[in-house]
Amino acid sequence: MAISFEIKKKCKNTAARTGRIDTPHGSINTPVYMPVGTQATVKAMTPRQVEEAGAEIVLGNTYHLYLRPGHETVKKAGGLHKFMAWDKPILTDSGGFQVFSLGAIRKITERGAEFSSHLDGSKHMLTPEKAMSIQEALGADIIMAFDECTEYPAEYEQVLAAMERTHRWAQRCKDAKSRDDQALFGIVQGGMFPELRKKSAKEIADMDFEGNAIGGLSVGEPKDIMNDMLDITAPLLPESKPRYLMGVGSLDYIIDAVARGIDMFDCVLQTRVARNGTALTKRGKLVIRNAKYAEDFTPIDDKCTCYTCRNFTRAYIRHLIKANEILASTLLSIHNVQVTIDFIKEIRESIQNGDFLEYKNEFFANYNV
RNA sequence: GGAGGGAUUCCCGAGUGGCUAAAGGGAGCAGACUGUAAAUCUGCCGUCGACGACUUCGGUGGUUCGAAUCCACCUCCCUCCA
Repeated sequence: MAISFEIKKKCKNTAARTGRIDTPHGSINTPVYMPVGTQATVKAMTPRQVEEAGAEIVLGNTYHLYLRPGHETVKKAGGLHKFMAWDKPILTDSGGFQVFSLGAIRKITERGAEFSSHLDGSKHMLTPEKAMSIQEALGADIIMAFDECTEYPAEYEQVLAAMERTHRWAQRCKDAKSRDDQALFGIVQGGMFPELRKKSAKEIADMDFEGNAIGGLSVGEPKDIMNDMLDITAPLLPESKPRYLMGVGSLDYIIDAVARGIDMFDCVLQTRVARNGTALTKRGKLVIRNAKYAEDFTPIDDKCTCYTCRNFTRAYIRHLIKANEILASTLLSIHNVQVTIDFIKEIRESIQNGDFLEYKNEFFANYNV
């Protein structure tokens, strides 16, 4: 086994739990938020800043790194950790999400997905086997099965077909995997259909991956539906292995999912909205770009201990945004990543202390969507 | 003193008789963003009691059914010649 997962404390009132994942590059405390560094960089942040924000693990992406600079180049560099100067754990996504997000320029067959590169239009075939070999070349601690993420809304037949293909591809990923110092996670699909979600969760669980992910959620469906899907899916995934909700999310989504037994999260929201002038806080979002902050000489959040909040005001950050200065992206990214990590740390502490439910209720009492 | 050219909505800048409240860009304002084709995208951007009305294109007067667009004079700016 490439990783080990230990549950430390379980909530009495919900399915929430705390734990620790040990990987070849160190330990991760769960629940965990993983900043996304698609192209071997968490956009606008240095690895030092990512680390100082409290990140214990970051993501990379198979599709993007395969196209540029090329996984062989990363391998020659000594692997992704060394290449990007991040010696803590890394998880790479398989390219399954690009099957979804690049829907218009890709074609799916049983063999795999054929993409027209978004960079130069050239054609590339990503198969489960290829996704495994790329991820083995990149050398992340946790790698993901190549899945087919379906859009919302979608017809039952279409979701069923994608789900079944995802299961077949999951097995092929397992069969193709050759390195034993990387943990492979399977991915549950099934759209918003309870029966398909159940079926998918059971089948993926039965394949005995080292961890299990739930994909295909937070793709535009109402939050209630997503939570319903989690209620159905999470309990069917083995308790003894990490559960990873892919692509989520905002603070309110995270805490709801933790209550349903999710241990791992990743999301681009933090760094993306940062680059678009928005700060996340435990009380809701602040569009620092807005005129009302022009002469607001207070920190984004006076309780936040991040580098940005310790040193800069809303007015200054707004000025940087308006002046199109790159530091705006950096300062807001630092804050958004840390606020999410600090939040999830508080969640861990509340679970540990046995008052998670109270913490959750208090959070929602103060949170403005 | 003479000869040309020009003044357009916050800025730059199209527009030379009706399809023009006036292209486009910038600035400004707001919204979106959830396994990153994103430092992106979308909307608003003369005024108002606003699916309609009213006032605008240096100023004044005129031609015309109708003018930012044509004419006269005036004001200011630029270039060239003395």
